[in-house]
Amino acid sequence: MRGYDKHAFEPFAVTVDLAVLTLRAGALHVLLVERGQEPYAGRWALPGGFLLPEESAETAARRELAEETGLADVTGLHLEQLRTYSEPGRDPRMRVVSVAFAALLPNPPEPHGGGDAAEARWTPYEQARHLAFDHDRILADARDRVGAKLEYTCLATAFCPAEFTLGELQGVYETVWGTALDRPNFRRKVLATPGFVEPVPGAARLTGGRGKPAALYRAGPATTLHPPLLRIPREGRPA
Amino acid sequence: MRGYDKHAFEPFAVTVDLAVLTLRAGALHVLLVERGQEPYAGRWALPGGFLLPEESAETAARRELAEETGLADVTGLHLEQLRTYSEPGRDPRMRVVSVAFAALLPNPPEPHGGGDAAEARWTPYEQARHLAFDHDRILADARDRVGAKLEYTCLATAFCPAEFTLGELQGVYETVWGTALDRPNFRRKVLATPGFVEPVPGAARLTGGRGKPAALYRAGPATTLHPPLLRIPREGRPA
DNA sequence: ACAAAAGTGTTTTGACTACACCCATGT
DNA sequence: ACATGGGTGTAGTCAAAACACTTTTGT
Repeated sequence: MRGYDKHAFEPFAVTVDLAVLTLRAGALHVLLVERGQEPYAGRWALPGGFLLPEESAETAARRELAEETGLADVTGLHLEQLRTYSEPGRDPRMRVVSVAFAALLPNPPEPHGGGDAAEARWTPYEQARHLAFDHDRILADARDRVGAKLEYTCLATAFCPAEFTLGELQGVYETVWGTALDRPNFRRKVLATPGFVEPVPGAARLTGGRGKPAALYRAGPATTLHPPLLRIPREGRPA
Repeated sequence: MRGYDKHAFEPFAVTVDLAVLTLRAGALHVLLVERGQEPYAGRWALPGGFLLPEESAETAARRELAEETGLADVTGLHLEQLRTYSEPGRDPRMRVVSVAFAALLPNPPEPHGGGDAAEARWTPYEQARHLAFDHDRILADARDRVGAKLEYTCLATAFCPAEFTLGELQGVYETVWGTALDRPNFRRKVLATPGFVEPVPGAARLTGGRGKPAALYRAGPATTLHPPLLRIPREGRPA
């Protein structure tokens, strides 16, 4: 099978799709584009598009994000491969295999449509329904994955700007998980994990709202959390 | 980009590659095939091959496993998508995007070569080096993923036959992690996790070696472990 | 009798929970 | 003054680590 004429088979198209997540006003938002062409013209979809002959899926993902939404050279963009969707029939035109990514972004800039996308917009996660193709499923998988990875990795800092307060970091967990966390315990846990965050030598944040100014932290070199920061075990189902 | 002539671009080939892992004689083994054709003829590689026009990656993975190694209708085969490798140049002939899977198998049957594979063989993990293509990396990624998933999922039972003893289950952890676990604590932990294992009503296994006969258990309905069964945090590095 | 593997019990340690409390700032 | 968010202290609880011990088999 490996020694094989490159045109002997029906060609596959390979695409990337991106579930770009961010936090705005304390709610999880996802970046959607309005499709300008058939199929699904006028419907909302995840940004994405075809791989070019000389690029990897990761490269294509960054390029498509820039083309379709104007988010180029975004600092702090965390890209993570989710999985590949390959079921026949997931695109009505032809056989398309899509490598899906979850992307996390702090401080979301305003996107603008471009390329095939008539428009690009941050949408609250709960309102992102009835997307084109199988993008509802991809988005749900992305959210599950991100929620799970908060437990045992340092991924949460990818939602925060370069310098952040522990309150902001806690807000990431609370927003993504939809649960409240005890502040004293959270800060002890985070500070006790070597390499999770490290204090910024400069001064504390001054204003921004009421209350005592908070100390600023940067993301540390660690990537995994040992021991993990666990959500409350889900009640009522067999684990 | 989406409204697009299917022949406008250089076609991509899409393949699957499988890192099939099992335990034999207390050591982690991986299923390798000897390549019969160029490139890399005579070199060992992970089993895999091209997607057919009407099958998903999961379907193709099972088909290729049967074709190249004779492992068809294997009971208890656990297939799990790892990630997709898409770097240009990873196949010297043409552009190949490969969806990699990790597969776990209990009671490994003897494989036999077939299809493109001159031979198929179980190989100790440590000796599986210098594989064709980027299969060294895929194999390492599979091992990392499986090791990590033992911590917070019930995946370990996928290495065990339908009915197994807690000693065998503990051996899975010890072999994959390369650490010793305390038997009393391990059994308490497993039995305290609802749905991880459930006792088999029948009698205890009689012989098999010296020592007291062990009770038999089946895999339960649970898929995740809350709280997780943690490896000792790696010393000497910042988490 | 002894080795080997299964299974039970117990003490100690340490982490997480759930609070109460103080601090610094804006209005 | 007081509300708001940052930060510290502490007692109770519960799970896991460590290890001693009993049980049941094969040789």
